[in-house]
Amino acid sequence: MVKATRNMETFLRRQNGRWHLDVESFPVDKKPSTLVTSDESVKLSVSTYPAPCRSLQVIRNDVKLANKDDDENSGCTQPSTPNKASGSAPRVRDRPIKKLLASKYWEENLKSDDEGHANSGGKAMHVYHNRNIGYKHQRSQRDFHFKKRKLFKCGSFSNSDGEMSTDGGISSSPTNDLHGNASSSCKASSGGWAAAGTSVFNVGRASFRPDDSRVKFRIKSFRVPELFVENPENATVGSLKRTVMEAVTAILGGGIRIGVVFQGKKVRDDNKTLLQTGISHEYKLDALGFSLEPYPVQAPQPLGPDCRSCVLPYDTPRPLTRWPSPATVVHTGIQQGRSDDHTGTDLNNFVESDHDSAPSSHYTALEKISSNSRALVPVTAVNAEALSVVPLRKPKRSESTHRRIRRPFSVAEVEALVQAVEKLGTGRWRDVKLRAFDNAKHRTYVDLKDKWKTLVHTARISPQQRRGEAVPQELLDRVLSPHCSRLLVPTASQATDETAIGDLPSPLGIRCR
DNA sequence: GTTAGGG
DNA sequence: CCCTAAC
Repeated sequence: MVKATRNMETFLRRQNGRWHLDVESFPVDKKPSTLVTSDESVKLSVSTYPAPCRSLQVIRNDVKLANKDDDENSGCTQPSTPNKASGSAPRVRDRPIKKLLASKYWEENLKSDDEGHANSGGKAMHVYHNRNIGYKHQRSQRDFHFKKRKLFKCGSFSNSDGEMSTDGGISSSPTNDLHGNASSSCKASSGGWAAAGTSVFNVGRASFRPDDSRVKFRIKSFRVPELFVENPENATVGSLKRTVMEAVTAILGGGIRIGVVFQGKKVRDDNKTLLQTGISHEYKLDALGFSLEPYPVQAPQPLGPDCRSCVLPYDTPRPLTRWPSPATVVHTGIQQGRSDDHTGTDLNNFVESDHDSAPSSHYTALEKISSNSRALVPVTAVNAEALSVVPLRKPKRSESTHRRIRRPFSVAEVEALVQAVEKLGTGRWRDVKLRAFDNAKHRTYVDLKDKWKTLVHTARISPQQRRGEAVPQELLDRVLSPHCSRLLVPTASQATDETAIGDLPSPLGIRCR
Protein backbone atom coordinates (compact mmCIF):
# COMPACT_ATOMS: atom_id res chain seq x y z
CA MET A 1 0.00 0.00 0.00
CA VAL A 2 1.21 3.36 -0.78
CA LYS A 3 0.30 6.27 1.28
CA ALA A 4 1.07 9.44 -0.39
CA THR A 5 0.93 12.45 1.76
CA ARG A 6 2.13 15.44 0.09
CA ASN A 7 1.81 19.08 -0.09
CA MET A 8 1.14 20.51 -3.36
CA GLU A 9 3.57 23.16 -3.82
CA THR A 10 3.12 25.92 -6.14
CA PHE A 11 5.93 27.84 -7.42
CA LEU A 12 6.27 31.05 -9.13
CA ARG A 13 8.46 31.43 -12.01
CA ARG A 14 8.92 33.98 -14.58
CA GLN A 15 8.00 33.39 -18.10
CA ASN A 16 7.37 35.76 -20.87
CA GLY A 17 7.48 38.65 -18.53
CA ARG A 18 5.00 37.20 -16.15
CA TRP A 19 5.18 35.30 -13.03
CA HIS A 20 3.72 31.92 -13.18
CA LEU A 21 2.73 29.65 -10.48
CA ASP A 22 3.41 26.09 -11.11
CA VAL A 23 1.52 23.51 -9.29
CA GLU A 24 4.12 20.97 -8.77
CA SER A 25 2.28 17.86 -8.00
CA PHE A 26 -0.74 18.15 -10.11
CA PRO A 27 -1.22 15.24 -12.37
CA VAL A 28 -1.20 17.46 -15.29
CA ASP A 29 1.34 18.91 -17.50
CA LYS A 30 3.09 21.85 -16.18
CA LYS A 31 1.85 24.93 -17.65
CA PRO A 32 2.17 28.53 -16.91
CA SER A 33 -0.08 29.11 -14.07
CA THR A 34 0.20 31.88 -11.64
CA LEU A 35 1.72 35.19 -11.67
CA VAL A 36 1.89 37.63 -8.93
CA THR A 37 2.73 41.21 -8.89
CA SER A 38 1.55 44.24 -7.16
CA ASP A 39 2.03 47.88 -7.28
CA GLU A 40 1.75 49.05 -3.78
CA SER A 41 2.72 45.79 -2.46
CA VAL A 42 2.59 42.79 -4.59
CA LYS A 43 1.43 42.43 -8.06
CA LEU A 44 0.17 39.14 -8.96
CA SER A 45 -0.41 38.03 -12.40
CA VAL A 46 -1.90 34.69 -12.37
CA SER A 47 -2.30 33.03 -15.61
CA THR A 48 -5.03 30.59 -15.87
CA TYR A 49 -4.60 27.00 -16.12
CA PRO A 50 -4.97 25.45 -18.44
CA ALA A 51 -6.71 28.15 -20.24
CA PRO A 52 -7.29 31.68 -19.19
CA CYS A 53 -10.30 31.90 -17.09
CA ARG A 54 -10.34 35.29 -15.71
CA SER A 55 -8.22 38.22 -15.16
CA LEU A 56 -7.32 39.88 -12.01
CA GLN A 57 -5.78 43.18 -11.74
CA VAL A 58 -4.12 44.13 -8.58
CA ILE A 59 -3.98 47.77 -8.05
CA ARG A 60 -2.25 48.94 -5.00
CA ASN A 61 -3.98 47.66 -1.99
CA ASP A 62 -7.06 46.75 -3.78
CA VAL A 63 -7.58 43.73 -5.77
CA LYS A 64 -9.74 44.58 -8.61
CA LEU A 65 -11.01 41.79 -10.60
CA ALA A 66 -11.22 42.19 -14.25
CA ASN A 67 -13.37 39.25 -14.22
CA LYS A 68 -15.71 38.37 -16.93
CA ASP A 69 -17.54 35.52 -15.47
CA ASP A 70 -17.62 35.85 -11.81
CA ASP A 71 -16.60 37.81 -8.87
CA GLU A 72 -13.63 37.09 -6.84
CA ASN A 73 -15.53 35.22 -4.29
CA SER A 74 -16.89 32.49 -6.29
CA GLY A 75 -13.79 31.40 -7.92
CA CYS A 76 -13.34 30.45 -11.42
CA THR A 77 -16.37 28.69 -12.58
CA GLN A 78 -15.70 28.00 -16.11
CA PRO A 79 -15.30 24.41 -16.80
CA SER A 80 -12.01 23.39 -18.03
CA THR A 81 -10.25 20.31 -18.99
CA PRO A 82 -6.82 20.51 -17.58
CA ASN A 83 -5.57 18.20 -20.16
CA LYS A 84 -6.67 15.21 -21.99
CA ALA A 85 -5.34 12.95 -19.39
CA SER A 86 -6.90 14.62 -16.48
CA GLY A 87 -9.93 15.44 -18.44
CA SER A 88 -10.59 11.82 -18.60
CA ALA A 89 -8.86 11.04 -15.42
CA PRO A 90 -11.83 11.51 -13.20
CA ARG A 91 -13.64 9.13 -15.39
CA VAL A 92 -12.55 5.92 -14.00
CA ARG A 93 -15.68 4.40 -15.28
CA ASP A 94 -18.08 5.27 -17.91
CA ARG A 95 -19.04 8.44 -16.28
CA PRO A 96 -17.47 10.91 -13.97
CA ILE A 97 -17.03 9.95 -10.42
CA LYS A 98 -19.87 11.15 -8.41
CA LYS A 99 -17.92 11.98 -5.40
CA LEU A 100 -14.82 11.26 -3.58
CA LEU A 101 -14.48 7.87 -2.22
CA ALA A 102 -13.12 9.37 0.87
CA SER A 103 -16.18 11.45 1.25
CA LYS A 104 -18.27 8.42 1.22
CA TYR A 105 -15.96 6.77 3.57
CA TRP A 106 -16.18 9.42 6.14
CA GLU A 107 -19.79 10.01 5.77
CA GLU A 108 -20.62 6.44 6.12
CA ASN A 109 -18.08 5.13 8.49
CA LEU A 110 -16.96 7.76 10.82
CA LYS A 111 -18.52 8.89 13.94
CA SER A 112 -16.70 11.83 15.23
CA ASP A 113 -16.91 13.80 18.30
CA ASP A 114 -16.75 17.48 18.31
CA GLU A 115 -13.14 17.40 19.09
CA GLY A 116 -12.40 16.29 15.65
CA HIS A 117 -11.51 12.83 16.64
CA ALA A 118 -13.10 9.94 15.07
CA ASN A 119 -13.27 6.34 15.75
CA SER A 120 -13.41 3.94 12.98
CA GLY A 121 -12.88 0.31 13.29
CA GLY A 122 -11.43 0.76 16.68
CA LYS A 123 -8.91 3.19 15.43
CA ALA A 124 -8.98 6.52 16.99
CA MET A 125 -7.91 9.06 14.57
CA HIS A 126 -7.58 12.69 14.35
CA VAL A 127 -9.66 14.02 11.64
CA TYR A 128 -10.13 17.21 9.86
CA HIS A 129 -13.31 18.90 9.20
CA ASN A 130 -14.04 18.90 5.63
CA ARG A 131 -15.25 22.00 4.15
CA ASN A 132 -18.71 22.10 2.85
CA ILE A 133 -18.37 20.74 -0.55
CA GLY A 134 -21.72 19.99 -1.92
CA TYR A 135 -21.29 17.00 -4.04
CA LYS A 136 -23.39 18.22 -6.82
CA HIS A 137 -21.67 21.47 -6.59
CA GLN A 138 -18.41 19.77 -6.42
CA ARG A 139 -19.19 17.67 -9.35
CA SER A 140 -20.42 20.48 -11.42
CA GLN A 141 -17.32 22.40 -10.80
CA ARG A 142 -14.93 19.63 -10.72
CA ASP A 143 -13.15 20.57 -13.84
CA PHE A 144 -12.24 24.10 -13.39
CA HIS A 145 -10.19 24.24 -10.32
CA PHE A 146 -6.81 24.39 -11.68
CA LYS A 147 -7.48 27.31 -13.71
CA LYS A 148 -5.30 30.05 -12.83
CA ARG A 149 -6.07 33.60 -12.65
CA LYS A 150 -4.50 35.89 -15.01
CA LEU A 151 -3.51 39.19 -13.74
CA PHE A 152 -2.17 42.01 -15.60
CA LYS A 153 1.29 42.74 -14.68
CA CYS A 154 1.18 46.30 -13.65
CA GLY A 155 4.72 46.36 -12.73
CA SER A 156 7.30 44.02 -11.67
CA PHE A 157 9.36 43.92 -8.66
CA SER A 158 12.82 43.80 -9.70
CA ASN A 159 15.12 41.21 -8.63
CA SER A 160 18.09 39.49 -9.84
CA ASP A 161 18.09 36.04 -8.62
CA GLY A 162 20.11 34.37 -11.13
CA GLU A 163 22.44 33.67 -8.33
CA MET A 164 19.96 32.75 -5.73
CA SER A 165 18.14 29.94 -7.22
CA THR A 166 16.69 27.62 -4.72
CA ASP A 167 15.21 24.28 -5.17
CA GLY A 168 11.97 24.69 -6.86
CA GLY A 169 12.34 28.36 -6.63
CA ILE A 170 12.11 31.02 -9.12
CA SER A 171 14.98 32.04 -11.08
CA SER A 172 14.03 35.05 -12.92
CA SER A 173 16.04 37.32 -14.94
CA PRO A 174 16.43 40.90 -14.05
CA THR A 175 13.42 42.72 -15.14
CA ASN A 176 12.47 46.21 -15.76
CA ASP A 177 10.30 48.13 -13.49
CA LEU A 178 7.55 50.33 -14.56
CA HIS A 179 9.95 52.90 -15.57
CA GLY A 180 11.89 50.64 -17.62
CA ASN A 181 14.77 50.65 -15.25
CA ALA A 182 16.50 47.45 -14.87
CA SER A 183 17.17 46.74 -11.30
CA SER A 184 18.90 43.97 -9.65
CA SER A 185 19.65 45.11 -6.18
CA CYS A 186 16.77 43.55 -4.39
CA LYS A 187 18.69 40.88 -2.78
CA ALA A 188 21.15 43.21 -1.31
CA SER A 189 18.56 45.62 -0.14
CA SER A 190 16.33 43.09 1.35
CA GLY A 191 18.82 41.85 3.75
CA GLY A 192 18.61 38.36 2.52
CA TRP A 193 16.08 35.94 1.21
CA ALA A 194 14.54 34.20 4.03
CA ALA A 195 12.18 31.47 3.21
CA ALA A 196 9.05 31.27 5.21
CA GLY A 197 6.98 28.24 5.61
CA THR A 198 5.43 28.92 2.33
CA SER A 199 8.51 30.31 0.81
CA VAL A 200 7.81 33.93 0.89
CA PHE A 201 10.67 36.19 0.39
CA ASN A 202 10.92 39.76 1.24
CA VAL A 203 12.35 41.29 -1.77
CA GLY A 204 12.95 44.46 0.07
CA ARG A 205 12.66 48.02 -0.78
CA ALA A 206 12.26 48.92 -4.30
CA SER A 207 15.34 50.36 -5.65
CA PHE A 208 13.69 52.37 -8.26
CA ARG A 209 11.44 54.34 -5.97
CA PRO A 210 13.26 54.86 -2.78
CA ASP A 211 10.60 57.15 -1.47
CA ASP A 212 8.02 54.48 -1.52
CA SER A 213 7.88 52.13 1.38
CA ARG A 214 7.16 49.06 -0.49
CA VAL A 215 7.26 45.58 0.64
CA LYS A 216 8.22 43.22 -2.02
CA PHE A 217 7.50 39.62 -1.90
CA ARG A 218 9.04 36.89 -3.73
CA ILE A 219 6.61 34.11 -3.36
CA LYS A 220 8.34 30.94 -4.01
CA SER A 221 5.56 28.65 -3.15
CA PHE A 222 2.18 28.54 -1.61
CA ARG A 223 1.13 26.43 1.22
CA VAL A 224 -1.82 24.38 0.32
CA PRO A 225 -3.97 22.11 2.38
CA GLU A 226 -2.32 18.82 2.78
CA LEU A 227 -3.57 16.08 0.64
CA PHE A 228 -3.89 12.66 2.01
CA VAL A 229 -4.27 10.08 -0.59
CA GLU A 230 -3.59 6.46 -0.74
CA ASN A 231 -3.51 3.87 -3.38
CA PRO A 232 -2.96 0.20 -3.41
CA GLU A 233 0.55 -0.81 -4.17
CA ASN A 234 -0.51 -2.32 -7.36
CA ALA A 235 -2.28 0.78 -8.40
CA THR A 236 -1.02 2.41 -11.47
CA VAL A 237 0.62 5.73 -11.48
CA GLY A 238 -2.26 6.92 -13.51
CA SER A 239 -4.57 5.80 -10.81
CA LEU A 240 -2.54 7.64 -8.26
CA LYS A 241 -2.70 10.70 -10.39
CA ARG A 242 -6.40 10.43 -10.59
CA THR A 243 -6.65 10.04 -6.89
CA VAL A 244 -4.59 13.10 -6.31
CA MET A 245 -6.59 14.86 -8.91
CA GLU A 246 -9.73 14.04 -7.08
CA ALA A 247 -8.28 15.25 -3.87
CA VAL A 248 -7.17 18.47 -5.40
CA THR A 249 -10.43 18.84 -7.11
CA ALA A 250 -12.26 18.42 -3.89
CA ILE A 251 -10.15 21.03 -2.24
CA LEU A 252 -10.27 23.57 -4.93
CA GLY A 253 -13.60 22.74 -6.35
CA GLY A 254 -15.18 25.82 -4.95
CA GLY A 255 -12.39 28.02 -5.98
CA ILE A 256 -9.43 29.17 -4.08
CA ARG A 257 -8.39 32.21 -2.26
CA ILE A 258 -5.25 33.39 -0.74
CA GLY A 259 -4.62 33.23 2.92
CA VAL A 260 -1.97 35.19 4.67
CA VAL A 261 -0.20 33.95 7.72
CA PHE A 262 2.16 36.23 9.45
CA GLN A 263 4.19 35.23 12.44
CA GLY A 264 2.20 32.14 12.78
CA LYS A 265 -1.10 33.88 12.87
CA LYS A 266 -3.69 33.99 10.24
CA VAL A 267 -4.24 37.50 9.06
CA ARG A 268 -7.95 37.72 8.82
CA ASP A 269 -8.59 41.36 8.60
CA ASP A 270 -8.28 42.27 5.01
CA ASN A 271 -8.60 45.90 5.83
CA LYS A 272 -5.45 46.05 7.81
CA THR A 273 -2.55 47.58 6.11
CA LEU A 274 0.56 45.66 5.70
CA LEU A 275 2.23 47.90 8.16
CA GLN A 276 -0.49 47.40 10.70
CA THR A 277 -0.15 43.75 10.26
CA GLY A 278 3.51 43.97 10.82
CA ILE A 279 4.52 43.40 7.30
CA SER A 280 7.05 45.98 6.55
CA HIS A 281 9.82 46.35 4.15
CA GLU A 282 12.03 46.86 7.12
CA TYR A 283 11.59 43.39 8.35
CA LYS A 284 12.40 40.13 6.98
CA LEU A 285 9.30 38.40 5.97
CA ASP A 286 10.38 35.00 6.85
CA ALA A 287 7.40 34.82 9.12
CA LEU A 288 5.06 35.50 6.31
CA GLY A 289 3.31 32.85 4.41
CA PHE A 290 0.69 32.60 1.79
CA SER A 291 -1.66 29.79 1.44
CA LEU A 292 -4.04 28.59 -1.13
CA GLU A 293 -7.30 27.93 0.51
CA PRO A 294 -10.44 26.32 -0.60
CA TYR A 295 -13.31 28.58 -1.02
CA PRO A 296 -14.97 29.53 1.20
CA VAL A 297 -12.57 29.12 3.99
CA GLN A 298 -13.11 31.70 6.60
CA ALA A 299 -15.77 32.49 8.99
CA PRO A 300 -17.34 35.81 8.29
CA GLN A 301 -14.89 38.50 8.78
CA PRO A 302 -15.36 41.20 11.31
CA LEU A 303 -16.44 43.79 8.90
CA GLY A 304 -16.18 45.13 5.48
CA PRO A 305 -17.46 44.01 2.17
CA ASP A 306 -15.21 41.07 2.34
CA CYS A 307 -17.64 39.45 4.64
CA ARG A 308 -19.75 38.91 1.68
CA SER A 309 -17.11 36.80 0.24
CA CYS A 310 -17.43 34.47 3.12
CA VAL A 311 -20.99 33.63 2.55
CA LEU A 312 -21.21 30.01 1.94
CA PRO A 313 -22.25 29.33 -1.55
CA TYR A 314 -24.16 26.29 -0.59
CA ASP A 315 -27.64 26.85 0.44
CA THR A 316 -28.22 23.40 1.64
CA PRO A 317 -26.76 22.07 4.79
CA ARG A 318 -24.47 19.18 4.62
CA PRO A 319 -22.71 17.08 7.15
CA LEU A 320 -19.31 17.72 8.34
CA THR A 321 -16.99 15.46 6.66
CA ARG A 322 -13.94 14.52 8.49
CA TRP A 323 -10.61 13.30 7.46
CA PRO A 324 -8.06 11.25 9.16
CA SER A 325 -4.59 12.28 9.87
CA PRO A 326 -2.03 10.86 7.56
CA ALA A 327 -0.81 8.60 10.24
CA THR A 328 -4.09 6.86 10.43
CA VAL A 329 -5.21 6.78 6.92
CA VAL A 330 -7.47 3.89 6.62
CA HIS A 331 -6.52 1.06 4.46
CA THR A 332 -7.67 0.97 0.95
CA GLY A 333 -9.56 -2.17 1.22
CA ILE A 334 -7.38 -3.82 -1.29
CA GLN A 335 -7.50 -7.45 -0.81
CA GLN A 336 -4.08 -8.77 -0.83
CA GLY A 337 -3.73 -12.40 -1.27
CA ARG A 338 -7.29 -13.08 -0.53
CA SER A 339 -7.98 -16.67 -1.05
CA ASP A 340 -10.80 -17.45 1.20
CA ASP A 341 -13.33 -18.14 -1.39
CA HIS A 342 -11.28 -19.98 -3.87
CA THR A 343 -10.38 -23.32 -2.65
CA GLY A 344 -9.62 -25.15 -5.75
CA THR A 345 -11.19 -26.97 -8.57
CA ASP A 346 -14.34 -27.66 -6.72
CA LEU A 347 -15.34 -24.16 -7.24
CA ASN A 348 -18.94 -24.25 -7.74
CA ASN A 349 -19.28 -22.10 -10.67
CA PHE A 350 -17.60 -20.92 -13.64
CA VAL A 351 -17.19 -17.33 -13.14
CA GLU A 352 -14.31 -16.13 -11.15
CA SER A 353 -14.75 -14.31 -7.98
CA ASP A 354 -14.21 -10.66 -8.14
CA HIS A 355 -10.69 -10.59 -7.00
CA ASP A 356 -9.21 -12.40 -9.85
CA SER A 357 -11.82 -12.08 -12.36
CA ALA A 358 -11.98 -12.47 -15.79
CA PRO A 359 -9.86 -12.48 -18.81
CA SER A 360 -10.05 -8.80 -19.06
CA SER A 361 -7.78 -8.52 -16.12
CA HIS A 362 -6.45 -5.18 -17.09
CA TYR A 363 -9.88 -3.86 -16.84
CA THR A 364 -10.39 -5.35 -13.51
CA ALA A 365 -7.14 -4.13 -12.20
CA LEU A 366 -7.79 -0.62 -13.23
CA GLU A 367 -11.22 -0.57 -11.88
CA LYS A 368 -10.26 -2.18 -8.69
CA ILE A 369 -7.60 0.35 -8.17
CA SER A 370 -10.03 3.05 -8.78
CA SER A 371 -12.44 1.63 -6.39
CA ASN A 372 -9.81 1.26 -3.77
CA SER A 373 -8.24 4.60 -4.06
CA ARG A 374 -8.70 7.05 -1.34
CA ALA A 375 -8.39 10.70 -1.61
CA LEU A 376 -8.50 12.08 1.82
CA VAL A 377 -8.69 15.76 1.70
CA PRO A 378 -8.24 17.55 4.93
CA VAL A 379 -8.72 21.20 5.20
CA THR A 380 -7.09 23.82 7.21
CA ALA A 381 -8.06 24.78 10.68
CA VAL A 382 -9.56 27.87 9.26
CA ASN A 383 -11.85 25.77 7.23
CA ALA A 384 -12.79 23.84 10.24
CA GLU A 385 -13.88 27.01 11.86
CA ALA A 386 -16.03 27.84 8.98
CA LEU A 387 -17.42 24.39 8.97
CA SER A 388 -18.41 24.59 12.52
CA VAL A 389 -21.19 26.88 11.55
CA VAL A 390 -22.21 25.01 8.49
CA PRO A 391 -25.51 23.32 8.96
CA LEU A 392 -25.68 19.69 8.35
CA ARG A 393 -27.20 18.31 5.27
CA LYS A 394 -28.05 14.76 4.79
CA PRO A 395 -26.63 13.66 1.51
CA LYS A 396 -28.93 12.26 -1.02
CA ARG A 397 -28.59 8.66 -1.68
CA SER A 398 -27.33 9.32 -5.11
CA GLU A 399 -24.56 11.27 -3.55
CA SER A 400 -23.61 8.80 -0.97
CA THR A 401 -23.75 5.70 -3.07
CA HIS A 402 -21.15 4.86 -5.55
CA ARG A 403 -21.93 3.66 -8.91
CA ARG A 404 -20.26 0.36 -9.25
CA ILE A 405 -17.33 0.10 -11.48
CA ARG A 406 -18.03 -1.10 -14.91
CA ARG A 407 -16.88 -4.61 -15.43
CA PRO A 408 -17.69 -5.84 -18.85
CA PHE A 409 -18.64 -9.41 -19.18
CA SER A 410 -15.94 -11.53 -20.63
CA VAL A 411 -16.66 -14.08 -23.24
CA ALA A 412 -16.21 -16.75 -20.65
CA GLU A 413 -18.80 -15.13 -18.48
CA VAL A 414 -21.15 -14.85 -21.38
CA GLU A 415 -20.62 -18.48 -22.07
CA ALA A 416 -21.46 -19.33 -18.52
CA LEU A 417 -24.49 -17.14 -18.59
CA VAL A 418 -25.78 -18.61 -21.78
CA GLN A 419 -25.22 -22.06 -20.51
CA ALA A 420 -27.05 -21.36 -17.32
CA VAL A 421 -29.95 -19.76 -19.07
CA GLU A 422 -30.11 -22.65 -21.46
CA LYS A 423 -30.54 -24.80 -18.48
CA LEU A 424 -32.74 -22.67 -16.31
CA GLY A 425 -34.34 -20.35 -18.73
CA THR A 426 -34.93 -16.70 -18.23
CA GLY A 427 -36.83 -15.48 -15.30
CA ARG A 428 -34.81 -17.36 -12.77
CA TRP A 429 -31.94 -15.04 -12.44
CA ARG A 430 -31.29 -15.85 -8.87
CA ASP A 431 -30.83 -19.43 -9.81
CA VAL A 432 -28.66 -18.45 -12.70
CA LYS A 433 -26.58 -16.50 -10.33
CA LEU A 434 -26.28 -19.35 -7.90
CA ARG A 435 -25.56 -21.77 -10.61
CA ALA A 436 -22.99 -20.01 -12.67
CA PHE A 437 -21.99 -16.87 -10.90
CA ASP A 438 -22.19 -17.70 -7.27
CA ASN A 439 -18.55 -17.05 -6.86
CA ALA A 440 -18.58 -13.85 -8.78
CA LYS A 441 -19.48 -11.52 -6.04
CA HIS A 442 -19.62 -8.58 -8.32
CA ARG A 443 -22.30 -10.13 -10.49
CA THR A 444 -25.72 -9.89 -9.07
CA TYR A 445 -28.68 -11.63 -10.52
CA VAL A 446 -29.85 -8.30 -11.69
CA ASP A 447 -26.59 -7.95 -13.51
CA LEU A 448 -27.12 -11.28 -15.13
CA LYS A 449 -30.59 -10.33 -16.15
CA ASP A 450 -29.28 -7.11 -17.57
CA LYS A 451 -26.53 -8.86 -19.38
CA TRP A 452 -28.93 -11.26 -20.90
CA LYS A 453 -30.98 -8.35 -22.04
CA THR A 454 -28.01 -6.81 -23.72
CA LEU A 455 -27.01 -10.13 -25.15
CA VAL A 456 -30.36 -10.50 -26.75
CA HIS A 457 -30.04 -7.05 -28.14
CA THR A 458 -26.52 -7.70 -29.32
CA ALA A 459 -27.56 -10.85 -31.02
CA ARG A 460 -30.20 -9.01 -32.91
CA ILE A 461 -28.10 -6.25 -34.26
CA SER A 462 -25.59 -6.49 -36.97
CA PRO A 463 -22.05 -7.38 -36.02
CA GLN A 464 -20.97 -3.98 -37.24
CA GLN A 465 -23.10 -2.35 -34.64
CA ARG A 466 -21.74 -4.34 -31.81
CA ARG A 467 -19.28 -2.85 -29.43
CA GLY A 468 -16.91 -4.08 -26.88
CA GLU A 469 -15.35 -7.44 -26.75
CA ALA A 470 -16.78 -9.51 -29.49
CA VAL A 471 -19.04 -12.24 -28.38
CA PRO A 472 -18.74 -15.34 -30.50
CA GLN A 473 -21.59 -15.60 -32.89
CA GLU A 474 -22.16 -19.08 -31.69
CA LEU A 475 -23.03 -17.76 -28.29
CA LEU A 476 -25.26 -15.11 -29.70
CA ASP A 477 -27.03 -17.70 -31.74
CA ARG A 478 -27.67 -19.63 -28.62
CA VAL A 479 -29.01 -16.53 -26.98
CA LEU A 480 -31.58 -16.20 -29.70
CA SER A 481 -32.34 -19.82 -29.58
CA PRO A 482 -35.94 -20.42 -28.71
CA HIS A 483 -34.69 -22.83 -26.16
CA CYS A 484 -33.47 -20.12 -23.89
CA SER A 485 -36.45 -17.91 -23.92
CA ARG A 486 -38.81 -20.82 -23.83
CA LEU A 487 -37.62 -22.02 -20.51
CA LEU A 488 -39.72 -19.70 -18.53
CA VAL A 489 -41.10 -22.52 -16.57
CA PRO A 490 -38.91 -25.18 -15.10
CA THR A 491 -39.32 -28.47 -16.74
CA ALA A 492 -39.96 -31.59 -14.86
CA SER A 493 -36.31 -32.40 -15.01
CA GLN A 494 -35.35 -29.17 -13.47
CA ALA A 495 -35.38 -28.34 -9.87
CA THR A 496 -37.68 -25.68 -8.71
CA ASP A 497 -36.12 -24.96 -5.44
CA GLU A 498 -32.67 -23.79 -4.78
CA THR A 499 -31.74 -26.70 -2.63
CA ALA A 500 -31.92 -28.85 -5.66
CA ILE A 501 -30.02 -26.56 -7.90
CA GLY A 502 -26.81 -28.14 -6.89
CA ASP A 503 -28.14 -31.38 -8.19
CA LEU A 504 -28.41 -29.96 -11.59
CA PRO A 505 -25.59 -30.58 -13.91
CA SER A 506 -23.45 -27.54 -14.01
CA PRO A 507 -22.51 -26.12 -17.32
CA LEU A 508 -18.97 -26.67 -16.34
CA GLY A 509 -19.53 -29.92 -14.69
CA ILE A 510 -19.01 -28.20 -11.40
CA ARG A 511 -21.44 -28.76 -8.73
CA CYS A 512 -23.04 -25.65 -7.36
CA ARG A 513 -22.92 -25.11 -3.66
C1' DG B 1 -35.71 -10.75 -1.48
C1' DT B 2 -36.79 -11.41 -6.64
C1' DT B 3 -38.27 -10.25 -10.99
C1' DA B 4 -39.00 -7.23 -14.77
C1' DG B 5 -38.34 -3.34 -17.29
C1' DG B 6 -37.28 1.45 -18.09
C1' DG B 7 -33.52 4.89 -17.53
C1' DC C 1 -25.28 -0.28 -14.11
C1' DC C 2 -28.97 2.13 -11.74
C1' DC C 3 -33.51 2.52 -10.12
C1' DT C 4 -37.81 0.90 -8.70
C1' DA C 5 -42.49 -0.90 -9.28
C1' DA C 6 -44.57 -5.02 -8.51
C1' DC C 7 -44.81 -9.22 -6.47
